[in-house]
Amino acid sequence: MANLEKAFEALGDPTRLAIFQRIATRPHAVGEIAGHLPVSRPAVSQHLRVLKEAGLVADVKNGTRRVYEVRPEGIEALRKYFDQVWERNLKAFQAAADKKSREKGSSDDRSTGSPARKKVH
Amino acid sequence: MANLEKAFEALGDPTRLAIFQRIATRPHAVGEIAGHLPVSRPAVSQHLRVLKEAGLVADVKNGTRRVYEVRPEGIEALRKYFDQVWERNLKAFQAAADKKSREKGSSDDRSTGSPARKKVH
DNA sequence: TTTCGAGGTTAGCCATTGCTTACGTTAGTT
DNA sequence: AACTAACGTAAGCAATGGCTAACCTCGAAA
Repeated sequence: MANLEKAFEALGDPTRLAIFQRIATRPHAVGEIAGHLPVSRPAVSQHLRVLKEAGLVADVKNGTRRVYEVRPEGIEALRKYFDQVWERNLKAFQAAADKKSREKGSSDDRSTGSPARKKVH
Repeated sequence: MANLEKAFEALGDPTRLAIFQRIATRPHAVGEIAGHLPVSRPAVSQHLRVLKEAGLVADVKNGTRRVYEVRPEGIEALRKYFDQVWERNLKAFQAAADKKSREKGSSDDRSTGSPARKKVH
């Protein structure tokens, strides 16, 4: 889960997201990526390091070149996460569709210490 | 797709991700969220604005309070995206499993203008 | 109507971070 | 061995961005 945070931080930068998108279509070498972006090659290198440390990509040496490809495990983690969120909120919507009948205030955890809410009754 | 970028930028900040995670479990008011985080309430407000503009959450007014909840459409977009990436790379792996037989160099688009790669032959 | 609670907004500060330039490294090529 | 292509790394800089403090708005209670 701590890895999820790093994954989002990695994809949070527009340039890094663009790099990831490109790699997601097919494996790429560093120079190829830099050639299609308005930043220098070292910049791409640094971005790739972040993506790698987040577990989203992996590199394979091929001669003097380094080919980067997506790491399936990283994608799986994100996929599963949004599946969870989706399903959890799907239930919430079904439950909300059932409402109308009961309007019990439900335990309301408040941190500001304000007085208990009176029911609208 | 331009919205995807904003979504990732939104979830890229650790505090904002924490806020989103909390809302993802159940709808929350602003004060509740701030009470569980080491940041001030205005900070939470600003984060919520970003999440809202990214289409990830929506707010519902309830008296003087504002309850934030997840926006299904935003989740769906992210879910679909990773499904695509996953499936595309799944095929790539199956294709890689088939390899071994043919090792034609495949057209290699290079940007650095280096001489054409000689096949290892 | 006055008071209070909950939340959004702004200005400004400071830490983060993305980018470039320069350098070091490795592996092919001649 | 010398040369070169392809990367990674470090330092330094400028801009982005997150946080707080102070202020303003709105709705509900007294």
